[in-house]
Parts: sequence; C-alpha cells; structure tokens
Amino acid sequence: MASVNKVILIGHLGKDPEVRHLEGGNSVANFTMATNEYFKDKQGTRVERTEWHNISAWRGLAELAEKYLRKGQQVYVEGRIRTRQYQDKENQTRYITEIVADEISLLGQRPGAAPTTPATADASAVAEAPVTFRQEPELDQLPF
Amino acid sequence: MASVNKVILIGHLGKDPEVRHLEGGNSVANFTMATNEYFKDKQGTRVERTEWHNISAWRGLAELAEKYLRKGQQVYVEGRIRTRQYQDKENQTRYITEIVADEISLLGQRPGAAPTTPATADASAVAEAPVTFRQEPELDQLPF
Amino acid sequence: MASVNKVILIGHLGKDPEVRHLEGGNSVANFTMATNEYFKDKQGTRVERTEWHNISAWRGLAELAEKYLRKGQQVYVEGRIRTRQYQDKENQTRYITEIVADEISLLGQRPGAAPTTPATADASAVAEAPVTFRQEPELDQLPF
Amino acid sequence: MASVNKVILIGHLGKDPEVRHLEGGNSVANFTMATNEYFKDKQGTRVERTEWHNISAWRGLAELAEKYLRKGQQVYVEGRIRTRQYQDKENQTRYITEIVADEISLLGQRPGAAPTTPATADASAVAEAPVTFRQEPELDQLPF
DNA sequence: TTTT
DNA sequence: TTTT
Repeated sequence: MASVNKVILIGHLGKDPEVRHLEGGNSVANFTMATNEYFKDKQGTRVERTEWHNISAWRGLAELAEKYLRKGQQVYVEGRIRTRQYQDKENQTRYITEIVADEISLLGQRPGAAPTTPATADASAVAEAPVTFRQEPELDQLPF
Repeated sequence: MASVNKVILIGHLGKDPEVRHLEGGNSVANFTMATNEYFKDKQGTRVERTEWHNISAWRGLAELAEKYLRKGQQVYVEGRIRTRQYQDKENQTRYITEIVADEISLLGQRPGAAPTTPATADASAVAEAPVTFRQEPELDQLPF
Repeated sequence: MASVNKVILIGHLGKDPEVRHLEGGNSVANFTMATNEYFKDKQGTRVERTEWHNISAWRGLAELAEKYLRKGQQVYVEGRIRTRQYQDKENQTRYITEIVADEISLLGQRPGAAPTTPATADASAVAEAPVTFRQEPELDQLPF
Repeated sequence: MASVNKVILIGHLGKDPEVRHLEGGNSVANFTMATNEYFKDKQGTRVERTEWHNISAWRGLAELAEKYLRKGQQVYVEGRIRTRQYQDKENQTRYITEIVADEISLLGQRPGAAPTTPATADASAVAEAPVTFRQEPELDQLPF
C-alpha cells in the first residue's frame, strides 16, 4: 500500500563525512548532524536540547558529500528513516536509526568558504559547484 | 541556532495505542506504524521492505490517539525525531529513536468506521469528531 | 544558490484528470484537489474553508494520473509551486499558481476500487498496480 | 475530512517585509521570497528559473518578521497555500496565491548581521534573539 | 525583487 | 560532535 516516509532536517554537521567504498562498487558517506530544540523547564529556565542525527548518503550523493561537506556546515537534508540491526561485540542484536539522504543542500554560506578548501584554483571550482545534490533515483532503491 | 527537525509519515498502525499516565499528570500514547518501500533487487525481482516507526504522542494528543486510533488504520503523522537512552536489563545503555507527534490525521475512512466503535450513539459522536489533531504548542515543549 | 520549494498535500480530487498531449511529445495531466481547514469565527462557530489546488503532472506521471486517478479519490501529492502567466481574452496578463507534482500516492483504498475500473481482468491488473508514482527525475527538469 | 496543506520553502527575501495594522487589532506582514530551479534546456544549456512566492505572516509572526527579516536574507518558511480573490481597478475578479507562514527561521547568518541593524546595543539584543518563530496556534485560525 |  |  502507498505510504510516505519523509524527513526534513536543517542543522550543522558534527564531523566531516566518512566515506566507505563497499564491495560491489557502492559507496556510502556517513556523517552526523545536530538539530536544536528550546523549551522552558518547570522553573521557567530556557533549556536547549540537541538531537544528533545519523545521516547516510549513497553512491553519487556519497561522493558529493565527501567533496563538499565539512564539519560545522549548515545543510538541508531530505531523506527517509531507516532502522537497521547489527550485532555488537557481545553478539547481541542492536538497532541504529539513520536518515538515508535523498537530497542535500548547502545553506548559509558560499560553498567556496568551505573550511578545508585548499587553494585558489580549487576554490573557484567549488564556488561554481552546484549546492543542491539529489540522489539519482534508479540507484536510490537498491537493497542495502 | 535555527534548525529544523521534521518528519512526515503516512502508514498503518501496527497495534492499538498504549497509553501511560505519568506522575505529574502527563500522559503519553505509544504505537507503531509501518511504511513500505519497494525496489528491485540485483536479479530484478520486486522486493518490499517494511519500516516500523515508534510514535509517541503526548498529553492532549495521547488522549485523542487512545480514543480514535486503532490497529490497521491509515494515518498521517507529522512530528520530530527524538533518540533517547535507557538502561536495559543488563544495565547497559541502549538507544531508541522515536517520532514525537505534533499532528495526527486519520486517512482513508470516516472515523466512524473505526473497528472498535461500540454503539450507535457513540458512533455518531465519532463521525462528527475532528479527524486532524494537533499538539497544543505551549505544552509541546515541556522537558521529557 | 541552494533553495527549497516543496509542497505536500493530502486531499480529494475535484474532477477526473484532463490530459493534453503537447507538440514535441510531452503530455500533461491537470486536475484540482481540495484541502480543508477548520477554525472558529469570532462568534465561536466552527467554520470550514476549502482550498482548491491546481495540480499538473507531466509525462510519465500524466499517464499514471490519467490511468489511476478519479474524481473523489484521496491522494497524497508532493511537488513544487509554480506560477505562470498567460494572456486572457482581453489580452491582459494573468497569473495562475499550480503545483507541479513530483510524487502522487493513492490513499485510503485499494486502487482496484477505482470508480471507473471497467472489468475483472483490468481490475486485477489495477489491484497489483503500484500506488505511489514518482516523476522520473531526468525528465523532471525540462523547461515548460 | 482530514487533509494536509503544507509548504516548505528555503530562499532569499526579495524585499523588506511590509507590515499593515488592520482594524480589529490584527497585523500582517507581507514579503516576497525567491526559490531557484536549474535545468538543462533542449540545447543542453544550464538554465535558471526563479520562482517568486508571496508570503504573509500574521499577528505575532508579523511583528517578528518586521523586526528581524530584511531583503536578501535566507529564510526557512513553513506554511500553507491560500488563494484569495480581490477586485482589480477594472472591478474584475482576480486571484492571488499566497503562503501563510506558520514558522519562519533565519538561516545562514548571525541574526546580528542583519543589514539594517543600526547600533551596537541593538545588535547585541538581536544576536540573542530567537531565530525560529512559530505562529501561536490559537490565533492561527482566525478567519481572514 | 533574492541568491550564486 | 554542530550552531547561537
């Protein structure tokens, strides 16, 4: 039956993306991203709560994430929730919930201003780079 | 800093909501909800993958969830991702990711068609009930 | 610069889709879709306000819309806002705002229950039809 | 029946908000906001298309928009589509589609960096200002 | 009328 | 581990 599983996040990267190249030719980039909520506690004090999201970007998006995303950057991520299980060191089943990215946009800065952009020539290349990346859809639905 | 943490789900309830009344007067309803993805595997066979989401609805939304939501119903849920930790039986820290609902709508049927609606008088009351519920915002941000 | 233009609608079709085949081989389906808001007026009376949305679906989505969507059906539409101008009969410039669909899902029923499904053989074909349609992205960005 | 009418925009303001104070005590801020799409035309040339959105923010949001939003700023706007009619100078019925804002967030800059922030004292006040504004919901549904 |  |  028809269903919808959609996530929209705006926040800052907690670390540089880490890219792994899988057997079979697939690649995946993982990074974390923080969103913040504010509320008043029972004493009326303003409290901040940070939520950390695990983002995974596959194939073409992985390469773009590796190339353009850096710790501290503000990004828009659209994707879907996926919980997968794995075995921990004691061989117990554990669960981790991730956001599989379908679209990533760089916000709030010139892409040329990326912290690790090395040199002038590269920087101008980056400055002209697109700042919205979308997953290629035929590839978007491989089993993983 | 400004951030956005938004989830939009359409799917079917996996079970009736379970409501707990907390000390301090708060109440919370928990239920699960399935969304489905379809993709072709490497052999070209159509594969279905079901994702189960843990939904929590607080206070006024909890009462409405208890009253109107039943296993199998199709619902729209808008909310935000929250991961909380707890101690398991071996006293190890575990994490669970939930969707805290801000809005719930009943889809695909008149609410009067709810499976457990008992009697005529009640059913007509239900039939006139609103089918979109929103969290009252001042209450939406208590610490939990 | 990075930007986002996203619309999410759930409502019922006001009429069957009308499909036009354009020179150049493109096709487009147009239909209207209603959403409802409820509020209390100053006298405290509950008032309903219906908003009518103009939806346009292109190419592959147009064909699927023509085949599966019918007046009265409840659908999920994800898309983007587009305002275009045209000349009216008095040759004055007028504007119309439409939602260009990127994804359409049938809600609240089996597709086999579509009102105009003609015969058993077709109905079983429809019953197995996918109920979520997505625009093919390479085609999603032709000028129109 | 349950329905959803949701818009999510990220873009830049085309002009400073204009605030009007209505009889009855309500106020409304109007501004425009641009989003951009890129596609390749039939010759393979990269083309940019700009979409202009009319945003209206009511009551508390109007005041915050007036205070904190300026031409050129990048913002996140969440809201709903509303088409209203009016009579033009020739007394003909015309339609305008607007986005009624429910939430506005400032993106991509320190709020203290607002172009028209006048002086040090004010700037520090702005720097501590919240950067996400939400409509108060009880007020969100007055007839207009 | 924004932004790159 | 981000940002303010």
